[in-house]
Amino acid sequence: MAAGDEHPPEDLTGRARIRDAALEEFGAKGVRGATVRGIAARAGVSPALVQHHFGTKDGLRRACDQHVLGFIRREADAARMGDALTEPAYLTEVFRTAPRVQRYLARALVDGSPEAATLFDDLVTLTEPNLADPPDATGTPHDRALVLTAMRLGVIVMHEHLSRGLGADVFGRAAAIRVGRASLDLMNPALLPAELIEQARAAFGPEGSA
Amino acid sequence: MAAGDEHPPEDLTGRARIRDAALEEFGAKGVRGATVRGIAARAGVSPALVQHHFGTKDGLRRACDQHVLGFIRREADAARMGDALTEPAYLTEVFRTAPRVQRYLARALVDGSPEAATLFDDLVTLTEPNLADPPDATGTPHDRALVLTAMRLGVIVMHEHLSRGLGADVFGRAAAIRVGRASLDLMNPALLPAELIEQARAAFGPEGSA
DNA sequence: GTCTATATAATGATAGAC
DNA sequence: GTCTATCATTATATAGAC
Repeated sequence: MAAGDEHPPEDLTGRARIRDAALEEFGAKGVRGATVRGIAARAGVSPALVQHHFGTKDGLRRACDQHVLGFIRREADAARMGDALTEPAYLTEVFRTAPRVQRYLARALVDGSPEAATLFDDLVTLTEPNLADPPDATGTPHDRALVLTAMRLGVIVMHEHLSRGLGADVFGRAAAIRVGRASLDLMNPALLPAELIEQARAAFGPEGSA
Repeated sequence: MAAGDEHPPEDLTGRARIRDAALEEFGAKGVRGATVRGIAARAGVSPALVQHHFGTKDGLRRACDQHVLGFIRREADAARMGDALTEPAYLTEVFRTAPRVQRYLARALVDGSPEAATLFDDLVTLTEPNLADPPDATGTPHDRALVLTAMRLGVIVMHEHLSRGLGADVFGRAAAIRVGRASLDLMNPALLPAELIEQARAAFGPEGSA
């Protein structure tokens, strides 16, 4: 299954439209700030239909959490296999669907959803074995993985301010590359094998390019 | 003026108690999630008194924004005079400040308050001239300052997850030092003069200490 | 400055028809 | 599955006494 496949065929129903609308409203206004009425309006349905499908507002939030968690897990798997990059529609699909998921994730990480906490902890666990110890380290490997995860997710959580400073949406392709380059410049090269750094450098294109 | 001086003498009135309670409620639940009733209860006053002093809930939020902005500006000035407003060392300085203000700031940065946006932009401007260009840079100095600011503030915004991973409150002294060390390990040493790095290393105490 | 009591609006949730 | 209409609760905000 491709990474950008946010919409399994059986999921194109009204229920999915409501969930996508909830993703956007929760992401934009937070769980408490978003209203069932606002979500229903965005999905083009009645408020009662939202309750019919998800029971309560909290049930809808849980469904969003599950969906985002699953999406990001599929994403991570695809990135590992690497074969998804060969699919021509992959990039456009990812860029079309990913912002909604990332904006929701950014809010969920601050709003205190349990699924977001799980995701954070999983990312830390995934990060630690991939970090080399810098020669003159002052902290522990685990603390490094922890702080690095917070920093990387911080870039997503602060997307609004980052986009304002960049003059472009950080979830767009051009701005994402600029953020990638800046991150590469900021990170201690001793943390990664030189070949991986060269690989990243290549992925961001030649210096000075758009 | 000392960094922890959150309460100027003339400010110990009932109005200030309400504002501090609002700082905590807004910080814990977000602007929409917090209620005037909850804030009043925390301050030990009636909900009507909150309205009497601040007019509306949004007026109370603006007062909180102003207070936090002023507090952090005083903080930054004190840090500059004490020559501590240099890169990784500034991180510790930030962690020493009042947790109440930082928790509020963490929320405000995501909730979209205009004052928080101003603060973010100011920090970027303050950061850029203090960063050296790494020898093989792939991005621009401004983008580096932007992303570094997002990462540093990301550590504050994600305090909940960081504290869970550290097993200690990230706003406490011990955890703050661990975060400082990890940040020092993660950052590209080419960004700072070697003497500043040594200075930061000294500030975090000998390796392996608590 | 501070309270009690209340008006008004918004919100989450339900009932029942189609 | 989807709607309209409505209920019950909670929230902000106001009025007026002390």
